[in-house]
Parts: sequence; structure tokens; C-alpha cells
Amino acid sequence: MNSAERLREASLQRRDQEKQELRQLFLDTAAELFLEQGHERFSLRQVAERAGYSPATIYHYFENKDDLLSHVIDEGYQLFKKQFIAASTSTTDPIARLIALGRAYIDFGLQHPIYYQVIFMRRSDFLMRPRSGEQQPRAVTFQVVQQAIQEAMEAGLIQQGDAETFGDAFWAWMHGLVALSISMPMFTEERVRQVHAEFGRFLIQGLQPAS
Amino acid sequence: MNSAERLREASLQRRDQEKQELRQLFLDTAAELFLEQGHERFSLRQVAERAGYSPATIYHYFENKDDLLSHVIDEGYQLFKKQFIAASTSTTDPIARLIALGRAYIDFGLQHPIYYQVIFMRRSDFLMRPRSGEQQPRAVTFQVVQQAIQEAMEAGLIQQGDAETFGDAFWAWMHGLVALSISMPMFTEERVRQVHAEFGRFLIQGLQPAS
DNA sequence: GTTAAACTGTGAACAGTGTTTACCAAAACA
DNA sequence: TGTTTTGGTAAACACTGTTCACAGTTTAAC
Repeated sequence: MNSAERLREASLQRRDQEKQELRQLFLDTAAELFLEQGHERFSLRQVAERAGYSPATIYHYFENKDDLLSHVIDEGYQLFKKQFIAASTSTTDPIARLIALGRAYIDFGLQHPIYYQVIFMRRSDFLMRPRSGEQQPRAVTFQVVQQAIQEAMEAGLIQQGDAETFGDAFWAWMHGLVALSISMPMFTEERVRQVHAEFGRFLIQGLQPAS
Repeated sequence: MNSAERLREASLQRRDQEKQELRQLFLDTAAELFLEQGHERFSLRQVAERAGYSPATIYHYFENKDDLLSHVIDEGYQLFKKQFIAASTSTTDPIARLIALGRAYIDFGLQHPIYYQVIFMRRSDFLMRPRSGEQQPRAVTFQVVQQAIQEAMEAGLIQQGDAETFGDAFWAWMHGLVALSISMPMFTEERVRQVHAEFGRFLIQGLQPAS
């Protein structure tokens, strides 16, 4: 490889990096604006203005508004995934794991309501249509839950039954709490935690195997 | 009252009725369009066009888009209320009543997803801010639930506890099922009913008083 | 009966939105 | 040195909710 070729390659690389940097700038600005304004007010033109570019420029880096938004949402989902997986690996006891998963789920919803809202309430289609070869979210969020349930059943810690149905029930219960807290101002964080704690007992009690 | 006065009054009445009729036309057209297009696409200008009037005319009958929409939502809420109250009065047994209320709640959500979505997921503020002297929705939907819970507790049918917390848990559970079915296509009506039926048993079991 | 006031509806405009297209300057290539 | 590709943009299009000045009509007052 001669000098001219090396120069050419370096130039290409630099250009490519600059392109990636601008793309990242749009992504960061979009995420910032999205978390500031929420899903409803989030506007492409505002992203462009804040980033210091014309609205049309964004279309050279993203297909359209949905495309840009889906990447922002993905950041939120990765955050959720990380916290959820961390809770899953925090213990080996199936029951303790289920409790930890429930807590992690609710924690995420309460700490990142805007992300939660868009991921699980408004634009769930972004998660349902698998992106970049990944599996569906149901896989990661509820494979882990279902696995814990399965283990608990096999260990005789809870009643026998269909693990998938149990998993969906688990999801519905957690989602109900978080979604209500987001939609209804009266449903404060404190209230959610109290209902969750108090009623979790009855659930566990009802799930105990007949002795 | 002489002839001239009577004529004047009749004329006034006619004008007033025409005004009410046009207002109702806007309301009907809006409800129709809303149920057709959903909350996101619902547009004032489309309502105007379909009703055969200029967009500006609507502003003589409603404050703004939100005002018009809130009246549409109210129709949906009245429907919900009717079905919910009907379920409540269908039996005197507290446990049976709770089960009937749960079923009615889920039925409404599955049969009127667009109304449910806007009432309980997107624009809950419309219900929270009391309109036309009515009480808050929490009152009607969950007074009835709380009452049944209270009765069940007093009759010794379920464990003692805070009826409000029990009511919120009931709500969260039902809302979780319905909200997931609306957000996640995989959560079919069939699946919701199955999870509801299967898991209701465990809930009831867990709530049974220690014997 | 004439005049003034109130009512009813509208066209046009404003400030937004997402998106497309033609164009321009600068860089890369031949 | 042309020539071609690239990165960015202004302008336009088709929408949105909302406001406002302005008509035509109906009512009220003198």
C-alpha cells in the first residue's frame, strides 16, 4: 500500500467517522428532547434546530421520524433490559428471583416513565417487530420470567400450571401497576409500591402448592 | 302573553333547537370519526369537512379540539359506567359481584378498545377533572369495587385488610390485562380471557381467610 | 319602518408539523 | 484540469389547530 492509498483510506475513514458523529448528535439530541418533551410533543424540526442543522438533513441519516424515534426508544429498551437481566441474575432462588424481577420492572417504570410509556404503552410495535436480528422483547423479558416460574414449579415451590400463562399474569399485574401510575396522577409512586408489596403477599399465598 | 310574544318565543326556541342540533351533529360526526380513526389521527378539520361546515364553525360550539374530544370521551365513559353498574347490581353476593365487575371491566376494554384507550390510557385527565358536577370516575368505578370488597371482608369471605388497597390492586390487575391486550397484538382477546380465568382462581385462593 | 345590535358561518391567515425535491458548494476522483 | 459524488439546505407541499376580520341574517330597540 503506497502513500496515496493510505491517504485516501484515512480520508475515507475520517469522513465516515464524521458521518457517524453527526448521526450520533442527532440521536443524542433526539433522546434529550424526547425525555424532555415526551412522546406527544417530540418534533423532528426541533431536533434539527437544537442540533444546528436543517430539518432536511436528518433525512440523510434516518429514514423518517419513526426511524429516528425507534432508535431513541431502543436506548430506553436497552436500559430496561440491562436492569431486568441484572435482577434476574441477582439470585438463584426462583421465588426470590420472581420478586426481584417484579421490583426491577416496577422500578424501571417509575424511574423512566417516558421510556416506559413509549415502550410498553404507545409504540409497542417498535419492540414487537424484531430489529437488527434481535429476538422479540417478550423473549428477553418473559423468557426470564417464565424460566423462573418453570423452575419454581419444578422445585415444588408453587402450584403446577402453564408457565406461559403464569408469566402473562405476572406481566399484566406489573404492567397494570406501572401503567396506572403513569396515567393516573393519584396513583403515586408510594401508592404503587404499597399496593405491590401488600398484594404480592396474597399472590404468593395463592400460588403456594396445596400442602 | 300576546301573539307577538308567543311568536318571538317560538322563534327563539326554534333557533335554540337548531343550534343544539348542529352541536349534536358535530358530536356525532366527531364520535364516528374518532372510533374510525382512533385518538392519534382524530382531526378537527376532518370533523368539519364530514359535517359539511368550515373548521372555524366548530369553535362557535366547542372551545377547542380538547373540548369537543372530551364530550366524545364522555359518551364512551357513560357506556362504561352503565355496563359496570349493571354488573354491580347483577348479584348480592360480594364475591360474585367482584367477579362480575372484573368480567364487565374486561368486556368493556375488549369490546371498546378505542374508548378504553383514551379513557384509561391516554387522556385520563378528562376523567380526573370532574365535569358537570359529577364525581370523579374513581368514585363510580371503585367505590363500587371497594364496597364489594368491604362487604366481603365484613362477611368474612376474604382476609381483612385495607379495602382501598385491595381495590387498587383489583384495578391494576384488570387494567394490566386490558392495557396489554390493546398495546400488544400478541395479547389476543382469547389469551386475556384465559389468563384472567386461570389466574383469578389463585387470587381468590390467596384472598381466602385463614381457616 | 328604520336602525342598531346580536348571532351564525366563513375565508384567509398564522404558526406549527412531517416530508420531498431541486439545487448548490465543496470535496473526491479521474 | 474537468467530472462526479457527497453533505447540507431553502423552498414547497400537504397537513394540523387556532384566531380574526368580515360578511349575511335574524333579533331588538326606537
